[in-house]
Amino acid sequence: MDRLSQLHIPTLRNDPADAEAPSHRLLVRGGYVRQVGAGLFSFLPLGWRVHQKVVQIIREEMNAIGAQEMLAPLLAPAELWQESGRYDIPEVFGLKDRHGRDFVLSMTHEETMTFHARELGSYRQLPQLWYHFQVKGRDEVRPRAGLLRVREFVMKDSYSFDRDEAGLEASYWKHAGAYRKMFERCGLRFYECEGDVGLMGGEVAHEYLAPCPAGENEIALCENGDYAANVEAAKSVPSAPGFPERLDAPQEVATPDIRTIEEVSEFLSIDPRATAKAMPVVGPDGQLVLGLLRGDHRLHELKAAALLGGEFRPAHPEEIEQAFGASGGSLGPVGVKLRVIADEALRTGQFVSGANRDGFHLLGVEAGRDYECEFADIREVMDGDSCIHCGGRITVEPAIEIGNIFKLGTRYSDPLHAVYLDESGKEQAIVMGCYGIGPGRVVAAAIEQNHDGNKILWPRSLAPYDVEIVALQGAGENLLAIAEEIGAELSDAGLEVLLDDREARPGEKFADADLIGAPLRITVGKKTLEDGAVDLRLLASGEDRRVPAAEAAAQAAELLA
RNA sequence: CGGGGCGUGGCGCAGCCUGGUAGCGCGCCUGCUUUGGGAGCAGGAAGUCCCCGGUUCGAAUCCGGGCGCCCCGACCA
Repeated sequence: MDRLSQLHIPTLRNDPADAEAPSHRLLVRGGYVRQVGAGLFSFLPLGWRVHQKVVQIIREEMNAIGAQEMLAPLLAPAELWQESGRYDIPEVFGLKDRHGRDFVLSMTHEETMTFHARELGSYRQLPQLWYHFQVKGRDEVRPRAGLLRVREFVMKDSYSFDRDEAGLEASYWKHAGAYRKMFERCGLRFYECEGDVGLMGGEVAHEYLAPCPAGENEIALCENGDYAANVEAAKSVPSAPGFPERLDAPQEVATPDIRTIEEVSEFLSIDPRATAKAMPVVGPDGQLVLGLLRGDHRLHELKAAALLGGEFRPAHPEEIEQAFGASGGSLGPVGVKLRVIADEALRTGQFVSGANRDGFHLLGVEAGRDYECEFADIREVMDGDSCIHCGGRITVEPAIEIGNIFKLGTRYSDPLHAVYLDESGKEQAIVMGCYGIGPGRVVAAAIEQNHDGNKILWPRSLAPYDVEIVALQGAGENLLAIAEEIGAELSDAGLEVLLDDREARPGEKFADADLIGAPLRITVGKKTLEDGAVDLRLLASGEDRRVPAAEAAAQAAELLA
């Protein structure tokens, strides 16, 4: 049993000025964390208790799939990262020692773990599954939202070493299973989505996304629960436009001073979904390309970049004028001598597009008949689309990535030469996977998903304490002794108990209890003690149950069971 | 890196435009009263006004430069 009078839990009466996201606000107000610099946080004792609960859940599930816990150093010699080719990633924190030797603060530990995997010489020693909880350093472009995006954080990262793809497949899906269990145990609402391979490099990846308003990813969800994907990779069926009457050939109409899709659709009384917008861009090869999207859709930059073979930029007004003979608001695909990439949504139907003549648009423009193009998926999934599996309605929600799993293949074992000898004595590259989770993000996501403004409604598994006993001092008789007795009983029953034994006013104690968020609160005060009773309250429901003091511990245990 | 905002006791802020005594609320310390949702009275401690330079008799305030932090757009656990 911990006594609040002796702990360092610096709760704040006001919201800190620099915190906006609910998790950030509540973590600072509740005395869980303090910011040291941009993206740099200390976990104070209360916050560390919660963090360690997450860590322990992860540890148990990792051990359950046969993973071995170890610890690799945070610093790594630069050469190792030069060998893997990651040394030049801008997010890598580099530093020198006193002799001028270069090091990096590892942002993940593929290099170091692969270094150790070089000691695996034989197929007899495979597979292996190693993990550690270690600090990662990242020179983030922009830290934000408290714990959601920081420059230094603890990560559980594990690495699998297999002799072939089949082995990797098994290791990979073992992790997927373990991850689902962990996040369920942490009380999170989450989705396993196919993801982008990103910075780590590799083949296949899934990411675990927890919906929350402060999240910085977007997740597309089917209302029937059979589809969830990061918007970066999501596919969907667009909603159907209401087309006007079919025309045998495009028909030019004057649209004076009409430039945007909204203006066009309003001026012509036409469904914006029955319009096409032209987006001239300059690809990595310097060539002008015309991207064509349905009026209500947004260009998906990653998809487009992949198609164009790299970064692209919008064309400048002079380039547009030269190529189209018209300016931005009146462009269309008809008659242009450029590579035209049209989104799949434009494959069938007749659309309104710019006429390549300022102040005019064309009605009834049809792909194939009126212009030539290649079709591709270059649009972003949006609210109101339909699920590709069941046709259900798709919604797009913000979410935070709390974990991911990657099939690395030989991305690291090749350059770092981590090989083994197979049965025939032939040298083979070890096939690897890597798997990460940020406990700090799990903590933040749990709050984002479970709070009511002033209360943190911790899932039982993450709450820093199971029970908080609020002793309302007041008259100062043997009230504290009774509170301690109840606490001792609960402790003996295996519960984690916090006793607020401070000399403070009731309102202050209740407010702090809301922030500390123990699922069960027991109030011991003069008012009820006159009848020999105390109040039990489940924080989430807010209802008090008055019970005789002697039965408090038993009833509490029952309520929490 | 671009755009916007902020920097004054532990926390939240005013003062700055129009230079001259550093202020308010909360918190903290002492005493008395109070005690079921952030109390009352009395007394008290605590601030290089982000930093450097300039203007001035005099700078929190005006000018120049720098730094830090937050928020909005391209990356990730």
